[in-house]
Amino acid sequence: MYSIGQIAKESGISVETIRYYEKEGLLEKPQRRESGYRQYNGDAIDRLFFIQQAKELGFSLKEIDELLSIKSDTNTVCNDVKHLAEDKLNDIGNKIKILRRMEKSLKKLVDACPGKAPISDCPILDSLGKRSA
Amino acid sequence: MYSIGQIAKESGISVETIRYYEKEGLLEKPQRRESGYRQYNGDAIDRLFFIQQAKELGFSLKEIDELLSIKSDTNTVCNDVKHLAEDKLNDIGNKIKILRRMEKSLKKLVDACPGKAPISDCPILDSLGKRSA
DNA sequence: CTTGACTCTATAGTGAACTTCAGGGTTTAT
DNA sequence: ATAAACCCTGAAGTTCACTATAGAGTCAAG
Repeated sequence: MYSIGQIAKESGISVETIRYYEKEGLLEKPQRRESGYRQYNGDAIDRLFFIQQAKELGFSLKEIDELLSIKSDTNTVCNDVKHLAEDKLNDIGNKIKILRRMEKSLKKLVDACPGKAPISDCPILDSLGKRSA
Repeated sequence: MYSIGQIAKESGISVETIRYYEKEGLLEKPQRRESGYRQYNGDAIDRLFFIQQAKELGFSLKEIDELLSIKSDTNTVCNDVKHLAEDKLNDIGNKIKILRRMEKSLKKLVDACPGKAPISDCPILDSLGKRSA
């Protein structure tokens, strides 16, 4: 069992933010001691890591909540979950596609760069932001 | 040549947001007519598309500015640009990795789901948010 | 030549996601 | 048993990225 300070340290997310996530429903309400202190198990840390990563990928807290609820909602019928999961899978597939294009352009750029001389046109936009892409 | 309203329509980004991006330095200041009206060429639209996509991937406007400046900063020595690009390449690689793991978990879930019965444990967190992952 | 759509600047307001603060109780090490 | 470190709630404040508003000038069609 961990205190809020301990999972904060483990996960790299501040105590205040953890309480905020709880208030927003992303983290389920933990057990309390008689003193009122929160008590967590290891799952909370996993969840915090997940939230952190998903945020970095541009998911909003609301979307992350949806992603997480795919796991934990026992009352949902499988079909609903399946649709939701398929939607999210779509989102994710899109993000990967865009990142791949970015990666490709950047790689081309890095490879082409001699590394010493000044350059005037490192075309990261090429084959990337264009409407055709 | 396009008016601000036209590139707004083309790109799907509002006129106000475009002016905001200009103020923040993400979009270079366009030419003006005698009237003071902004005038853009097609490049601005590409840039707006790029910004839009990068935002969806969780890059902040500041990071997007850095990404874009990889192209357009003529005063930077190639080596600097190369390092910056390599850093960003790293970021992008990481994002792709995480998304792949998410995708895998979700796919497993969708495939396993019969589609009719209630389920109690759709483990999106598995092989994903765990510290081990 | 006027009316409606468009544009300008400057400033204020909004929502999401925190962060800080005030004022107080709890744990733990000495 | 007392100080340092930790935790509590509730509310206010901050930052980022817009979005809306006010008041005024410009352009295009009929």
